[in-house]
Amino acid sequence: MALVLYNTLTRKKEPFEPLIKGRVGIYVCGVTVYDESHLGHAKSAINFDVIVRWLRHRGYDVKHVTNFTDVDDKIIARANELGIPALELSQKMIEGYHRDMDMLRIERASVYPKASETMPDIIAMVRGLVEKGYAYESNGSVYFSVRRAKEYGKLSGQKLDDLQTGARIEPGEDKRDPMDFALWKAAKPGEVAWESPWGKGRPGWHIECSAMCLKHIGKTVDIHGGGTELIFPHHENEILQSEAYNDAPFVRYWLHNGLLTIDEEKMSKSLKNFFLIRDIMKRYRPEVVRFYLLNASYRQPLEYNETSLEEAGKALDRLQNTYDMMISAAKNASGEDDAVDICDKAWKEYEARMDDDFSTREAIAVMYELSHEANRLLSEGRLGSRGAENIIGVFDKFNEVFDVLAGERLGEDLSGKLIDLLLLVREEARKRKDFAQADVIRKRLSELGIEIQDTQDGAVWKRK
RNA sequence: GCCGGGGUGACAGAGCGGCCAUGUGGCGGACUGCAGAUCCGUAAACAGGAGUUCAAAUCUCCUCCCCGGCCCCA
Repeated sequence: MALVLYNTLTRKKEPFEPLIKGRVGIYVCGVTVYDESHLGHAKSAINFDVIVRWLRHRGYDVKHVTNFTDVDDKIIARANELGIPALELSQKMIEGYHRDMDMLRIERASVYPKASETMPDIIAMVRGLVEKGYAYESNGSVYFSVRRAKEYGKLSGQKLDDLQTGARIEPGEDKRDPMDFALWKAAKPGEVAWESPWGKGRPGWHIECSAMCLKHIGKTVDIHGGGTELIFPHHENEILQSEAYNDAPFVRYWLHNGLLTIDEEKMSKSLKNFFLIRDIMKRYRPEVVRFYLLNASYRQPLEYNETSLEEAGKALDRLQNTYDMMISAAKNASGEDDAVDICDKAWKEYEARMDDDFSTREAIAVMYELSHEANRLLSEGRLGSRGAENIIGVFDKFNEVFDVLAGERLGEDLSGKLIDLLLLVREEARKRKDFAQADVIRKRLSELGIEIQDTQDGAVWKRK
């Protein structure tokens, strides 16, 4: 079964074939680092984290590039408020971003280019576009001439003439067409700026991504990702620049993640309806946050409300509980069933769901089913230790991509053996109906972070 | 207005032509010294209207409603 993914460019699912067999170059639009990251940023990062992990699972050699926009109006404005240099602010925010995303177990990208460190490439591209006649200089700024582009709107479906009504030219700008956009912006006094053939200035919004794609991946990238709000105009304009400059198709597959919403409105700074990752993490484990954000199609908006994280936590506990039970059962289960059939079925189904445009929600549903069947085998006393091992194997493979289960094998060291011994003592107490003794052992272990559960096959324990 | 994406049970969310989604919650059982977990069973939905079809949440058309984008900026 081949990997199929939904391409925003064609508005349909297509079999995935990278430009070079076995290798994938993926570029995901990152954040503008003027403030701390909120849960909406986490959704995007986790969606693409799982996509990259799945591509690797499928055997691809993946180069993942995510940028930091560390120079822009908002950063400059915020830095001025705080009275610090713009690049100092953005560097601080980048550190915060990594701190948040590391906590969420998001694998680091292969490279995190910054706009401020990509200047030679950006300037070269702008100059090239001017030389080829796609762009023009005006009062120290450089604009891309949309009327010169071969095709306009192939990603977003927008027609240039329909857009004319809204656009206008700001005083001081010198665009030839209202829809033209800045490749290079002349510096205003006091702003952070770089030398260029057009005088001091800084890059326009869209150009850094085009330059970074070329520098770190090549003329054509296999996958370009970002939030749906970036489709227009940002990604549209990237296409214009890159294809004009490179004379090559820019992107093979465009992937866009749906936004996180609250009361059906997107989570954003400007609406003040956001939750910082840092604050969420004070109340919920990172695994729960990951699990919650993967409980939907990456492409659709996801509605956040007060109870959704609670529910995700309970649902995840269900899988975790089965996993813990299986680890225990692998040591002492006494049945015959090796569970090979249900494991094979589950894993095949799981892979098929993931291959179908990374349907994480359905893949999770497969895991619930496996969990269900495993629990039944166990409760009916039919599961063998071999079977428990097989089920653990599927959970482990699942977890390599989702990374939501606490996976450490417990009980192999001395403290684990001592706990087993205490359970034995407790079991003796229970047999002679000394429940006070039994409950004390359970309570004291609980205080030490060890949770006991009595089952048909005896007690099992796990770290809380 | 234009370009996209949507409207599914109490909530969150799959499915996109015929079969149980799933999870949380509800209800009824089982197990149990108590906890917890688990198991068995059960109720509950496809915005509205027309059409296509033997058969439609699923396809077509119309209506209503919601979200994202359409100056700058992510």
